[in-house]
Amino acid sequence: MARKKESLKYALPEQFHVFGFAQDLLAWYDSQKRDLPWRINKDPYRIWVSEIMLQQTRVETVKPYYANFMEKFPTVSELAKAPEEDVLKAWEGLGYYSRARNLQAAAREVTVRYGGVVPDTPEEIATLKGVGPYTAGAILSIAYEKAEPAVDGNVMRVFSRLLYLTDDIAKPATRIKIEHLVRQVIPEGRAGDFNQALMELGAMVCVPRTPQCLTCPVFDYCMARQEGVAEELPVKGKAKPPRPVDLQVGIIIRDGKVLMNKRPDQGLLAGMWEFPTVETEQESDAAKQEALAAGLRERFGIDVEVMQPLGTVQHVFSHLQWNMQVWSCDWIEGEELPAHARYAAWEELDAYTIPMAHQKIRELLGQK
DNA sequence: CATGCGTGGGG
DNA sequence: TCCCCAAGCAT
Repeated sequence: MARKKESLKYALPEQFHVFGFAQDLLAWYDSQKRDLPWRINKDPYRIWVSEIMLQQTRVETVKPYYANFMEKFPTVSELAKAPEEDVLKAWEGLGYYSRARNLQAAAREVTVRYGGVVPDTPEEIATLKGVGPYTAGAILSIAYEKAEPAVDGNVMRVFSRLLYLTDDIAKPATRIKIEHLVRQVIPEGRAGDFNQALMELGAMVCVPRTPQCLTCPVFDYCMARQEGVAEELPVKGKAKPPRPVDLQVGIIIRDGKVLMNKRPDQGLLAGMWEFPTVETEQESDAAKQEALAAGLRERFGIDVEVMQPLGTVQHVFSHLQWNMQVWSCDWIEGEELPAHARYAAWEELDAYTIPMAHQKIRELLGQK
């Protein structure tokens, strides 16, 4: 295979044996690949949904969600015409909920603009919401056999070790560089399997902590292994610790129903239902109670008396640490609720899309 | 380019 | 327990 010309900045090492590497990796993949539900065929929609779900999410976590999602929304058309809340409900517990909204928005776009057919060019597919460089390359290569790189965290780790790259993989520029390198190695006619083989290797052999170099199918090509530094790679900058936030949560029962609030459709946990919550800065319990009552009055137009504490719940996001204190509140007055709030029966709560932070509150209340 | 955006599993 | 991590994207 003729090695494509790339700028010097992205050149492969002279001694790197491109053809042998691809051949050995593919042979291993052909015999060792896992049977995964999104590998049963090359339906672009099936591939697409799987790639969105797999963003920052483990295979074992995705499996049950994928089965349920494909049953409920088996085609682009079915997804496009579904109520958004049904899609969000199917995503409940998976995290990164903008993925679900973007996926449906993109399905509607595919329906109206592309006649229901997932586009097969880099330019077109990149315009779809939620489809970035990785996902575009994954769909184009796996579903359409286009020779595009699909560089995720696995591939960055594998290439960092393979070529002894010390670039920080947390930086966007590193992904660009590795895309250029991968592009020079994709074999003719097997782009999809090759990209998946790189990821499979990263998931099964070239794992983060303790790479299994002794059983690696491309042991002979790996520069980090030759230098004995596989475990030191890749280089990755540390993330900032989550910022602590104090929240007061009000449990307000009226006529046997509990007050629930729908979060704004942008930002954290967009569009999801929660128990009414007020962020506080105060130190004392008395001040927190007062702040909760004031917040409920302002945001829901109700007056309550904050009664006793029911317990505390902590939930940690990638960037936030929620420290929630839960209070039972007695309704006093206030009839008209804003559009984003309503009273719901306990038995109805399963029909609402509720994030894990507030599912933990349900558990706390259930114990009482 | 840095930050916001979830959740659960494993060493 | 703690910390890292997992088939990233939007802004």
